[in-house]
Amino acid sequence: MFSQSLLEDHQDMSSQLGFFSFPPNYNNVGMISTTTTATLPFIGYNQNTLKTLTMNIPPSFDHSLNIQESTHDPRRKEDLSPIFGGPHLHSLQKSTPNTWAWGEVNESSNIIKRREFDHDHNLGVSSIKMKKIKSSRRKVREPRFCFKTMSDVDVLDDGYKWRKYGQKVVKNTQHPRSYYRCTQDNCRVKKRVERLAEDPRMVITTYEGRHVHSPSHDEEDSQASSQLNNLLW
DNA sequence: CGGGTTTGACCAGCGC
DNA sequence: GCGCTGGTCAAACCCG
Repeated sequence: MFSQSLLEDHQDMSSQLGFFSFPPNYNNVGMISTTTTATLPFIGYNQNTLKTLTMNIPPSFDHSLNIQESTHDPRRKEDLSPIFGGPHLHSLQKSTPNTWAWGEVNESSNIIKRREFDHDHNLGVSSIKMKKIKSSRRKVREPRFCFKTMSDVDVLDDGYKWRKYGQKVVKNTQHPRSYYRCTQDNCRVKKRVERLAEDPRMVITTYEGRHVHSPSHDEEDSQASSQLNNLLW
């Protein structure tokens, strides 16, 4: 679903990024629960590479997922508007009114690369700028996974235990962004939670990093979940 | 008292 | 160089 030029331009990149969306009948709270599991197809950068991301999803989830074309880099602050309020969101919402997500798998943890998307909406990221990766507090950028969920509660139960370490009001938004860290020792996974400015009913959750442990509760599901979560995180 | 949250300060990157 | 911004820190605070 990536544009051909994107694939050709970035054959050398080991990292991968794609969208996968959730059907209209799947909506909301506890999206990543431990009730059952489903496997989400994931389009990789290399044309012949088909990644599989695995998440735990409620039974009501319709597994017939639509892969959406990726057209932006959510890590760029400049792209936030296109993601959350621009024409792409509109198109996504038409087909998937409740939830969408983007995922990333970075198989080379020591290589920090960003990507340039090829599309018609002037949302591309300069490949030169992509090389200007900051090496401030976080030397290695961890894999990220982001999704949007319609929910009244900000923090969805994903089976892990989180400690809030910060909150920030982001520019041009009415709702603060919250920062969480996994409470498990030696686990450096973080997540950000914020509400969509254009639609406060929507919660944007961004996970960063890979858990080095199983979810902290739901023992009966932990065996299956841990195996699957290992694939994702 | 221990663990989690709040919140102002601080820091580094980026754009101008 | 400076100001803006996002991300993080850490002391104070809260709560069971």
